[in-house]
Amino acid sequence: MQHPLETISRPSLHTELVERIRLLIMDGDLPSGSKVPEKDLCAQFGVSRTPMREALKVLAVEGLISLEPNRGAWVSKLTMEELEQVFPVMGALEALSGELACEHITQEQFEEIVSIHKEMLGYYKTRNLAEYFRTNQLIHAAILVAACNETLSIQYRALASRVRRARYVANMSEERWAQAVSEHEEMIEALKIRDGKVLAEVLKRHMENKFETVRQWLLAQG
Amino acid sequence: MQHPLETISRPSLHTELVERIRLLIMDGDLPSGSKVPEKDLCAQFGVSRTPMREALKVLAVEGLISLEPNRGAWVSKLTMEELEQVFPVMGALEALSGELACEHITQEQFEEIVSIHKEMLGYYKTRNLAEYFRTNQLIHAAILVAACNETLSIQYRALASRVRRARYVANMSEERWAQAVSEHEEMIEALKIRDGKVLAEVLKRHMENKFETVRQWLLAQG
DNA sequence: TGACGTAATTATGAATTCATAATTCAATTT
DNA sequence: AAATTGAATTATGAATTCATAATTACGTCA
Repeated sequence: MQHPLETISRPSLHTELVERIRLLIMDGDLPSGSKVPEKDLCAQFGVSRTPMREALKVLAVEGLISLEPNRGAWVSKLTMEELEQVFPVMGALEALSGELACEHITQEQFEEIVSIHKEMLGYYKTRNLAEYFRTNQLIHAAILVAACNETLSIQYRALASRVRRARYVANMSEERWAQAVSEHEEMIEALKIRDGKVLAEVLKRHMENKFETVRQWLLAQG
Repeated sequence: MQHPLETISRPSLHTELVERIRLLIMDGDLPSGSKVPEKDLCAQFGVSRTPMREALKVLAVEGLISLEPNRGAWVSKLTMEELEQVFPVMGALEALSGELACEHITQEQFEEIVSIHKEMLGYYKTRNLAEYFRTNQLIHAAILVAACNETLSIQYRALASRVRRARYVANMSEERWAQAVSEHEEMIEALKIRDGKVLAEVLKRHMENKFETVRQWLLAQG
């Protein structure tokens, strides 16, 4: 056999649908609080109602939508109460990811994170918010990978998808941005000496500050 | 209207099925690692495959079963790796529940917990393991309720259901049992003075010790 | 004009049907 | 006797169908 074996991936329809609908919600194409137009989505994706409804059930478990018996599916609202519930849990999970990462991270993984960190600093200097956000996400994702805990990753991602939209739209003040960058410096320092306690504390604080930013934004909205 | 308003609960079939199958798995009627007999379950519960498959999708998101495309559903195995992944996450969530509980708990809730705690001590004295476990669970559940965070509750329960079986079957040594009771005393003390940091620390340690018990049991199994 | 009640329409929950993939098992070959 | 092939069986994924619940539209009456 010439080519290396690739695992044949043939995901079922509903798996694909979960991904696609998640994106629709995160991108705001399905606004929070709106009804999920089951029939339209079926037509749009060219599938029948069976896999669509399976996908909606999955998204409901993740909390991205809520199902009302006999009344259909609704995109979960990003309310203040929602954020106040989700952020502390994300903070706890992120703190744990820091602890575990310090235990399990390899030197290559560390250097990769440092590299992304430096790239991110560049985007901060040029005030390139989009690229800053992207690299920022990459760092947190890399820490999660280094933590080496699939259960943690799954739980975290499910929560993150619920608030990602808010995290992006909420513009940071100049001070807040400087603070966030400074917190990232602290992370790298803690990670360098594999100090799990400190990294956990920084990540938790980082999340709390992010929450405060989003909170202010949400207050300004409604 | 004479009677107080009760929310009319008419859960859909798949919701009911999720509960029932969860119990089957937790009670060991569906052993870990075994195939989930979709057809038999349909016959047993008198439903068609549609709601059954929806229920299986939900359970897969929770991690209680895993779905292999075109090959059906399997009860997730309780391996050492699995436990090593789940327990730290549960520990982090339980710690958070302690912190939040200290912020939000009412005096009535606190007194209720103290009352269950005293009942549990009685079962410890008479070495009534079953009732000890039951009241123990009640205390942790009460703390979770006092934490006042639905997201946290949902996440915690999903994980707890995955390891509950192991937690029950793993018999505690006499020393371990004494230690667990002592940790519970610490919890009450911390809760009394609403010291979130301490309660979080105790709960995390409590979980780590529980993990060690289960770990020893699993090693002894083979 | 507005509130109420009824009919028509639409959407949802669940069963059934159908196509296809996976597994089993017997027959054949080495 | 073991391994391999291929047909038969079984299970799964998805579409369709059907019954019922919810919503909307309409007409009636105050």
